[in-house]
Amino acid sequence: MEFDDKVPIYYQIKQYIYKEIIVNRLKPGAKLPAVRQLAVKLTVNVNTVQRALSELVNEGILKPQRGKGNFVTTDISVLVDLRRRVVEGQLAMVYDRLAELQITPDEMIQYLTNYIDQRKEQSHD
Amino acid sequence: MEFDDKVPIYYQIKQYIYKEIIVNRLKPGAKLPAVRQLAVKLTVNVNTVQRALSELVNEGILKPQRGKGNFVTTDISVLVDLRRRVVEGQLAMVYDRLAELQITPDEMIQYLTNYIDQRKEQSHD
DNA sequence: ACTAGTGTATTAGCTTACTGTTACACTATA
DNA sequence: TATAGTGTAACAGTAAGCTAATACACTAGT
Repeated sequence: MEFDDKVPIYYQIKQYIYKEIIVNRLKPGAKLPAVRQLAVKLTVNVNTVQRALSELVNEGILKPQRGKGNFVTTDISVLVDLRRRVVEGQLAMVYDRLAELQITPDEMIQYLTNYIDQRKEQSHD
Repeated sequence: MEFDDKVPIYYQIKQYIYKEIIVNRLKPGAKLPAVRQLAVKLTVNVNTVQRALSELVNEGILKPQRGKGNFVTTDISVLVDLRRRVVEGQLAMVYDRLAELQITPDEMIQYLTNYIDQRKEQSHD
């Protein structure tokens, strides 16, 4: 996994796990890989993984069991809320940044549509 | 100005100046505030401002003149390119992140449209 | 009981970003 | 020539993130 050195690794790991849960590769109640395994897989230190996980625990997304492992919560409402939170966060970010550039909502839709068309053409190679 | 502590301040200052140029509050050939003034205005150290500016100089966006000040380039093509680069960067970011969440291009447009409608309603208070 | 696998905590570096300070180089103006 | 305003550079100190290593606590299987 590649990290952006402009933002803390533990934070990017957090986002990564968000993603794995949202796309259901980590299902409710599922056991995460051991922290030491994760550290190897992500080529970071155990403490860095631990920091990310502890924040996820505080958010109620992970339920750790001493001696057993970390498990995704089975509280569906928490997970549904997570998805909404993350998606809306992304939308808010573009909206705000493009608005700062004095781009109107209508133009945003237009730009995104065009951009998607470009990507479609590029993938037709 | 408020900074996000997840990303370096000098980097955010860079983005800020990008924005000021793109929305034409800093016009081609215009003189920037003195580094010491900027430092006060942004409540950061002179060196931090300097680091941001030096990168902008390397990108050909600013033209410093010793003893006089920093000036926005008059090379319009550089500025046009800057705008394209920044806008497309934002579009690429949302696209990629939403795609990672297995959201289709059509859904992206739909979501963004809905989000914009929400914002309109909220501003009608 | 023992052992292996797990989460958790602590400590000691290292590096980078930021601050604070001082100094130097150049320009314009009085 | 003196002074104020500018960019630029260098230094020391602080804080945060990351690494490395060790130790402890708990669980499950042998």
